[in-house]
Amino acid sequence: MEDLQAILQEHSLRKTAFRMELLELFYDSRSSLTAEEIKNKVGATNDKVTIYRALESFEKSGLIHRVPDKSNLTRYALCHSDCNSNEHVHNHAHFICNSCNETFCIDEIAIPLIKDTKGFRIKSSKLTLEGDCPDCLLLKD
Amino acid sequence: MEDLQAILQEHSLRKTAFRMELLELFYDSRSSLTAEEIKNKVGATNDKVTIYRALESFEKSGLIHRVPDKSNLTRYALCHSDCNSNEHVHNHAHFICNSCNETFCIDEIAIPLIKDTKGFRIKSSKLTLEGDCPDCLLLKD
DNA sequence: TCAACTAACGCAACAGGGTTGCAAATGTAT
DNA sequence: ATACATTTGCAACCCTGTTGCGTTAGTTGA
Repeated sequence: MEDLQAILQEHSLRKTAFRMELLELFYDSRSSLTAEEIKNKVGATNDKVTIYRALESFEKSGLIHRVPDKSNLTRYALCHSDCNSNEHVHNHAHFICNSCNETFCIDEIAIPLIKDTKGFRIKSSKLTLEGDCPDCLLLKD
Repeated sequence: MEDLQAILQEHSLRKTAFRMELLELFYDSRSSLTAEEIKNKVGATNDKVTIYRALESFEKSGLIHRVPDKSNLTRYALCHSDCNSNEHVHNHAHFICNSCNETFCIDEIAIPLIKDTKGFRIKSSKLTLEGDCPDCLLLKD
């Protein structure tokens, strides 16, 4: 169990009931969340604007990061590394499941270093994998 | 100069004036195109629905493929490999320029093979690079 | 503990990319 | 030339996400 209050405070965010619940959702989720998934899980008591703005704050403060999504939704997952309001540092791959359409952070897979080529100056790289996630593989048997 | 008519015919697409123009646009473009960019270049004579449907047909027939876009637009580029209506085969990286926001196919960079891990079965991989493209680098000096 | 300040919330209205249904126009095969 | 299938264009719509603004509720400091 995480100390949600302390985490919010460390990131200069106010400890409102909704933001506590939102942060807990992220800690409970093994993959990542979209605004709509959040809206369903918090029980429609909160306006979607509130959700979008909370996600924006969380991202800016280094609590969560954007992950790729199969259908171009904005999708977020917890940051595990030491991200803060100055910079996000992520070097892991993301995995999109073709069955459940969820996106997972794969910390074990580092993004390979790619050298500049043909006049392109590379500043950052993203590696996105697709296939079947463990849970969906089990269901297929 | 490509034989646009022959290409359309090979892919079982009708040789309409608009589709000829659209295909030519792709051959003339060094990067990739969004529906809006296409609409501007064809001179607003064609409805956006026509553009979206043509792009869908082109993609299904293996003429063009989706490439990542900085702001989640749907963006397409020509297929250089032998894609057809059965399958698309792409193994190149994509480069997004942080200045002009265009996306380029980088055929010289192959996507590294990533092994399955932690129960995830990987079927395909995407490698997306960001930075400055050659043209924008020149402008910065 | 209370006042004052500022962040967060909720409503309404809007923006933009993309889609659907349907009738009219245009290619294509015979 | 005819008949059929694909493509086009219009209108209306859907969905994700955003903006403005007045209200509510944490937080800070005396």
